[in-house]
Amino acid sequence: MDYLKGLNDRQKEAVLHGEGPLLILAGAGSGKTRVLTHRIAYLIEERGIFPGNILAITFTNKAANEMKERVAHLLDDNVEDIWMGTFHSVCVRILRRDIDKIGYERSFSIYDRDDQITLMKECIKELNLNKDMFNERSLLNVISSLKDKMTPPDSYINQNYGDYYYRNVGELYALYEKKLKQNNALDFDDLIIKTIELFNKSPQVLDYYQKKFKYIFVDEFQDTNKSQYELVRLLSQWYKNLCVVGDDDQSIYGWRGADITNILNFEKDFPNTKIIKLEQNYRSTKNILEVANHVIKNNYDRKDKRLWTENEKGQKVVVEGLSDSDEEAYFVVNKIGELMKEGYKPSDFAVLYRTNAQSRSFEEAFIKNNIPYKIVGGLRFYDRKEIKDIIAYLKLIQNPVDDISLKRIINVPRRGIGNATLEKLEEYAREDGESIYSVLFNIDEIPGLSARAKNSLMKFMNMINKFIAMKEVMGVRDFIEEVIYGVGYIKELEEDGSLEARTRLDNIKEFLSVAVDFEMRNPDGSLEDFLANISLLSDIDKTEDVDNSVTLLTVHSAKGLEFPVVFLVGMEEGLFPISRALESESELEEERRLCYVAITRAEKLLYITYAKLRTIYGSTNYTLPSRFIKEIPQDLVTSSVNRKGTNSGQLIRVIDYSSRERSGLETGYKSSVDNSEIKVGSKVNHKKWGLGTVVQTKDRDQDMELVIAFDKVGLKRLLLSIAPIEIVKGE
DNA sequence: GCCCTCTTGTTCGAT
DNA sequence: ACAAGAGGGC
Repeated sequence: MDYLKGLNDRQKEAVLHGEGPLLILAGAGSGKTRVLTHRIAYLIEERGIFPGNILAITFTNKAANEMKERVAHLLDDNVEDIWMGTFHSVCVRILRRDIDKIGYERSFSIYDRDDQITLMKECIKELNLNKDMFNERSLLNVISSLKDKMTPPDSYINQNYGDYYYRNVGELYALYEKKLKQNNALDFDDLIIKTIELFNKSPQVLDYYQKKFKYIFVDEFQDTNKSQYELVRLLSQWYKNLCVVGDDDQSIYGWRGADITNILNFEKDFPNTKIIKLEQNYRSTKNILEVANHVIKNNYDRKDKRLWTENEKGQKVVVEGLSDSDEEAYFVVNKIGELMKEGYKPSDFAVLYRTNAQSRSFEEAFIKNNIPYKIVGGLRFYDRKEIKDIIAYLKLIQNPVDDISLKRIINVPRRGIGNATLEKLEEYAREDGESIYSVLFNIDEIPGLSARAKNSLMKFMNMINKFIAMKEVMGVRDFIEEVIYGVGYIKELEEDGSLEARTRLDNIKEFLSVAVDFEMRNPDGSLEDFLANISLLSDIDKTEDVDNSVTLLTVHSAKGLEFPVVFLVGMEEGLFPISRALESESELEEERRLCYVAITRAEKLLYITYAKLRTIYGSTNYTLPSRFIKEIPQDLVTSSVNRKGTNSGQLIRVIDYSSRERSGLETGYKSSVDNSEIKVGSKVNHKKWGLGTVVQTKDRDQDMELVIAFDKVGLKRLLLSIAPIEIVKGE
């Protein structure tokens, strides 16, 4: 096996590097994944390293899986023993084994953002603080960064003793931590920090992992925070074979503690670091790369470098000003239509935006024109109420002291345990320092409960007990099914019978198939593993691999990905760069890096668009084109409607992608419904929106405009000729 | 204990 | 624009 075939000299050097710390400064598209996979394969095959002695930390689980596959492909060897995953999943794996050494149960729960908010609300209430003054979200952000810097609550309180607000932030932090512990729960930050704590408190455990991981790799190193850095520093202390890969120009997670000095100071912490720079880009055309270089060079705070490529010059980057977000969406749809005629397929395209809210107009335009698409992030399957409810049941069964989960579902479906009853339980539990579940065992000692409430509580407790016993002997999927039927969730939804209830049932079925999937991949997986697995998925991981569809995603989510054709949309001052960043030079530089990441996702074609009218929060405002557009030299860009030599948004003619042009777009779909068949009252089934009833029709040239009341999404106006609908024959 | 209406914040990005 | 949560009435 030749691991060096097709690699350039720098890449070869990285692959063949022997022992000791290695810092690879890898520009966008410079083939770093290739280097990583080849190096891992080389270590295993040529240097006789056991796969189990390698740890590779990636940014998403998807990246980990892909890397694993690629290594397996190079080796024809079993690579299952390589530890590959995100910081969080690796830490869970370590903690599940030994967290009891720092005073937690191994059945600990992982709290996501929603759980954290619920918990913080309790804290605010318990300290009798004004909830208008103390906002959960911002508190959690402050606390998260304190935890990342490993500042404990008491020292923070001492530092801020004179300040009412910050002292109380410290008190809330202390209480929040206490409650997490009581619930035997860890938040995302804890997964890292508690692993470090475990290593510090138990030298044997640290020693085991230090000697196990002879080679450690960290990808996207520019986006690691302080505690993650500390973690890999500890792990690599023995062998010092730490290889990190990163690019300071692509650091885009400063707001969640990513610390660029981790890269810049790496050499100081690891003496004798070998540094290799990968500056040849294999991804993009010369034009696209030039555009990227011109934008990023406006950043002051960066290591000087300049990516180059041997790729063809390619077409100029198109910059397009549209009148509003709908026109912007239709511009993209039309371009996709044109390019598909030239042979591009839907999966070649990505639409990148700054904020998730921008996805909507694109989604609508894609549906109307029957272009298959998938959205990364946004409306999330796992955020649906019914899914969260079921997960809460499972979390409670796995970890009965998890009060947050218990409170979520103790009365779902309704079983006559209301707030008043719950408060009495909580009160009693708090006095005893016990969990709610555990005080149910002493139900007769709890004051003020009615006989009816007691009865319901007993039933609830017995049910949970039964599940706790069953979980030991059942497979994950069967067990989940048992739970959702057993708790009466399905029954309630079936009796409801509304379309909403049916959708919820569908989602639950979908959840079961997630469990089936999990079981296939992890035949020995426990409920704990399953729950940890789903709570640590990134948006990218959660996005279904729908074949051949356009990808819609934020620039943040697009990190590490590449597409032949990229539409970078919403390039307006105040949106990208986002308004909050305008006042701070460092935040503005992060926005610029984000823009650089966006541009460098493109392989062949790049379209940059902005809308002159933008609606945010329901109010519409005039906008100015993003300063990043102005940083691109004129000779690298073009516009399909722009008159030559204009660079200000004012002079760009607005083209009217009015209904005629929109409906004339050929994307392959022809409505199967005839004019004569459809009338007010007709029941129809829409490809995306499901069942609906026609409530209005209006003739339009040779077409017909329909207003349809959809059961799921409400009123929609669409054109018969292009709407993907079919008539549902009467019952 | 449950349901309805009104208010509020949400959307910068995410494990 | 819209959903979620609070608060009041039954």
